[in-house]
Amino acid sequence: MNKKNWSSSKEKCTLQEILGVIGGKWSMSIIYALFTGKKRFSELERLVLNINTRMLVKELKNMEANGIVVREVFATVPPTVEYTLTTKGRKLEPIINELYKWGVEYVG
Amino acid sequence: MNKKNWSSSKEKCTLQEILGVIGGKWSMSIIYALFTGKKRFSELERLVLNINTRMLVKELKNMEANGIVVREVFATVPPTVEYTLTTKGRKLEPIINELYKWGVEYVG
DNA sequence: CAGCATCCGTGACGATACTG
DNA sequence: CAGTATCGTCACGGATGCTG
Repeated sequence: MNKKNWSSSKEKCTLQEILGVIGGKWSMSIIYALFTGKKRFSELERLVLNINTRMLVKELKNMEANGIVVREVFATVPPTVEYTLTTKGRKLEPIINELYKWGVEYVG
Repeated sequence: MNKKNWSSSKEKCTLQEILGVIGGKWSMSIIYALFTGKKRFSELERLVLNINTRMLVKELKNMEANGIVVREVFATVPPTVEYTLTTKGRKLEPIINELYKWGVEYVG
């Protein structure tokens, strides 16, 4: 997942490592969309503007592997899959909201 | 500027746009290093682990263009250049600190 | 509906050598 | 010291089409 073998001996968590988890181009947007509750795959695809299927799948897998979202499959026809934030993921809510506010004020 | 007129300045400020400003691989690490005060180019190169000259220059230019850092040149021999956070940049301090705390608790 | 497979271009990134 | 210049690589990301 990561290009470099950072902390084989280090214990400290670097910003680089953190960004490896939520620093992807679409991660925060997906998390942001999930703040309002669980979402189906197609809903996320619609809510996260300009993302495409491949990227959404990729990011969701990455986030699931990192314990930020939970994936629930329902054996319906047609199939239903729902994504929810974990506690770990929900703790990002104030941070992302603050970042967003910063952006609204300073970026435009 | 308040939240009230954030629709008048520009219609949409997306997370994507915000991340275009501070979402670079090294941006946050550089900002983080600048929290403790102004730094010379070589200091940043040393403080931001694993960054190289080209990337540091690139990110600093981007951040300067976005009003996050200020670049000061001193006509000394050898030349001295110092970088400082603007108000806009310093407002990121609590956000990045929170993100860092989140990472320490959840990423490792 | 959900999401995998495939092709493919762009550009991000790194290493290094060089300059005022 | 503080950058430029140059080159090469590869991962990211976009656009499909296909399947259970």
